[in-house]
Amino acid sequence: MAVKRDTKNQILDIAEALLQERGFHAFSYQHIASKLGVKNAAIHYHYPSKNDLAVALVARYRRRFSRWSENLAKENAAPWPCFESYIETCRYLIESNKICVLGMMAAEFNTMAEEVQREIQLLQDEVVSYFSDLLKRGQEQGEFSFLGDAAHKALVLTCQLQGAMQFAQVKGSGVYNVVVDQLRAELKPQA
Amino acid sequence: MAVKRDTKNQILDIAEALLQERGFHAFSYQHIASKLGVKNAAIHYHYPSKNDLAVALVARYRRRFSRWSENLAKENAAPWPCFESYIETCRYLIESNKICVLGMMAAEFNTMAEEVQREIQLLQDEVVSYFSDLLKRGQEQGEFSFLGDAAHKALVLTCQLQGAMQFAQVKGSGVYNVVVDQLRAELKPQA
DNA sequence: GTGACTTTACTTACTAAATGGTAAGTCGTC
DNA sequence: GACGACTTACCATTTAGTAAGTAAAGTCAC
Repeated sequence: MAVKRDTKNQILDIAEALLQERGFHAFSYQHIASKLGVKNAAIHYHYPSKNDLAVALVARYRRRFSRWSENLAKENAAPWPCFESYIETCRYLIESNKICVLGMMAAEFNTMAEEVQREIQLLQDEVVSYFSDLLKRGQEQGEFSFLGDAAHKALVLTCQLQGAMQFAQVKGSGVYNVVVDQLRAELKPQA
Repeated sequence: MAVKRDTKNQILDIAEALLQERGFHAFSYQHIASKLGVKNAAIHYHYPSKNDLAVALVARYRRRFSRWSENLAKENAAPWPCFESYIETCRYLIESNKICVLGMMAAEFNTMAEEVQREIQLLQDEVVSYFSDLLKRGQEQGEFSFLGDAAHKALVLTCQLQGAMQFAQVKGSGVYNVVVDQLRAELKPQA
């Protein structure tokens, strides 16, 4: 029974990995099909056009991020562990030669259909507002210290991490460690 | 006489614009050819393979950045104007629906040939070390204030700006203004 | 300077492979 | 026997890339 609906998700798994490693225009239905051990047309059966694939991919990524951040909220996790949790998730991506879906889609934004663009915008909003909430909470609890508005700082933070993941592809994961160390130092109170 | 050697450069101009707007795998020789009003094979005459094009493109971009930063150094420009000059250059890119060559190539890094990857690495080194020098100089003159090593802060700054350009594509140039304002505030002494 | 050549900057006319996509058929399960 | 999940067998288009030809400009012996 798990085998049935799974193909549709497995396609997204493979497509997501390919997107994060290579970018949307650098993989094809053939790549997915051969990795899944299935024929080209099977992919089209589940996602008629590559556009449909893109929409589903970003939408699922967005839902996953939603659930992830909601779980952290329910656990009432402290600000620093929340921060470190995100950092670790990104580190895992880097070590698999991947970057964030958001970062890749932002770079390729102009080439995506409107429907996909809207999904990307929603994803960006969610990631930034996750950090916005986290920063606000951390500031109130005296755990974080930063200049200006939490929403603005959240945007900067998101840009920074996206950039760090991309630069880590270019020069290795050491880049990521440097950036994250600097981030931590700057967020710590009494600096 | 300017017409002669110019085609080779015009190809790079068009390819660079397409790269910055769409990414390396989302434009073809046909796109360049039709924009230049020339046939497909003419592009192959100057750049036999797309790989050659990529190498030449990044190398030229790198040379241009070198000259740009050397000129600023010769003028002995003050730290803040140097900083603002870079900010303005990026703003111009955003307004033409483009992102930095470095940011795009970083996102697509895994799909590029080794030769191109080396050029991208060199470009990244140059950009980061430009900021590293600038930050150091600014700090010594009491114009900038930041935590930790200038080289580390430079890396962070570069990530931030690359990310900001990409996010500006997604949600408009307002994003860029917010990020840049925050960056300015954080760099100002006596915060 | 003229004729003979080479070189440069292309065009025309291809090719093989890959791309996204479709229509019709198969096959096991409810 | 209807439906879901495919496969087989296509298709038009686009892709990077090549080979051969051409027109104009440059080079150079004489």
